Amino acid sequence: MAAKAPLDADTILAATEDTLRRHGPAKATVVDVARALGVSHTAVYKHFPSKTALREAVTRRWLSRGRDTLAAIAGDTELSPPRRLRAWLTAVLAAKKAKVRDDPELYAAYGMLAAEHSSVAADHVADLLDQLRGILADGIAGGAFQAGDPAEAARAVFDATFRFHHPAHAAEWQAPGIEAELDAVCTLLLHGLQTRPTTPDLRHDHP
Amino acid sequence: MAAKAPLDADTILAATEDTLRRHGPAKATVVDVARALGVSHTAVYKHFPSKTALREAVTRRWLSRGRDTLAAIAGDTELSPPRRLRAWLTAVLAAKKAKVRDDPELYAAYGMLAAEHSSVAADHVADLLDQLRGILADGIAGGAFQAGDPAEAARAVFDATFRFHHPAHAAEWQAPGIEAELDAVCTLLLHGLQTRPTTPDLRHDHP
DNA sequence: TAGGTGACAGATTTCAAGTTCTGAAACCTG
DNA sequence: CAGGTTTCAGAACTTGAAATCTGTCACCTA
Repeated sequence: MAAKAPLDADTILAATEDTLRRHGPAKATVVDVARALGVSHTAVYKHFPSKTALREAVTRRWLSRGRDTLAAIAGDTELSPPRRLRAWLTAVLAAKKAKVRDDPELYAAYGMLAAEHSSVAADHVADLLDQLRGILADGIAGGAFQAGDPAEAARAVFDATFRFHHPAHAAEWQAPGIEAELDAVCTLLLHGLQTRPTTPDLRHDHP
Repeated sequence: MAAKAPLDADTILAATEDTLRRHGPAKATVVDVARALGVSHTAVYKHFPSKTALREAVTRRWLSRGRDTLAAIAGDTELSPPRRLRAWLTAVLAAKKAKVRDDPELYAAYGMLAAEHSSVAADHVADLLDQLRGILADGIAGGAFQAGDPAEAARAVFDATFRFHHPAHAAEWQAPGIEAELDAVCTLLLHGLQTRPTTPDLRHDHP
């Protein structure tokens, strides 16, 4: 006969991911997960304190896959910071787009966590902001970008590209013109970050 | 006794707006509206072909109020185009913020129409884009901005400020730091639009 | 004692019924 | 005949009872 299953956290996560994919985040229950594993639902509560914790763990793991691709671009010093910034923003859109297309249920789960201000979303955003900050810091250090605080500039770039990474706009990412629109915004932002003498009219003080 | 009510479209719109405010877009029915007017619900169908048309008309009217304030800023040639652009974007946020705060139910109605791609939302966006295009065209004509097509540039600026005008982000507008964030994005965009010689690294072609 | 069980209380979801709503029709009335 | 009415069919919503789910507890057992 088959050896007894040890039932570790990873096995549970895999089964939960599967269940989530099959039933969607709204209908997937921990009883479903337990059934898939052939155990009673209390068994999974030995490993995860709550259904929410379980969903967060699955989503976190799912988000972390493919993070390397982005981090590689952010850290690729072969590319000049401006090129790197554009490549990174394009890659973020491509990655999100692929996730929505290939895994709509899991993306929906992420969207729900984001909407309810889960730490999963906050951490994911913090991670992205940090990669962005790295690129900008490189550009500032190398003289390509002019900006005071790299973290503040990262925030501004992140804000200006909301349409291309915020889950609320996921449906629009499948539209054909979306890459061109991101490209136009990128160009504008790169011009804005570029080093050059300031002109008085751009300052915020009113006459 | 009171004179008989003529029941024109405007009276119905006012009653609908009231009903919408009282019950919210999800629960307001045309029977409610008719009750408020003291007529049978079929009477309102003499003036509006469907409940959707009624909701759209109310929302359109509600959106049009305060449009003048924005148009005035967009057309204010006293202000240089860069200042005007910042003032306009700030005013859009302020106007939307006020609408959400003072009229959450009507804003929810607008949000629903936007989500289901009603022409009300499309027209509203087109109107804003046109005002934006006007400011940018002025700036390009006057030599302050460098951009090919003003309409394309308007689209890029609109996209880059999604966080500050798209209904999906309405909840975040009440957060305290939001004006500062818009300001940072404005500064970046104004720098990006500003006239200056191009540098090769900003172009899109890959090595 | 780490990892499992079944029984349970209270919250949530489902489902079928009854109700209300939308929109059309045929019909008044000044 | 513009502007109103009642009546009606089918869709959409509400409601309340039954089923299911979450999370706890006391209890096995290797």
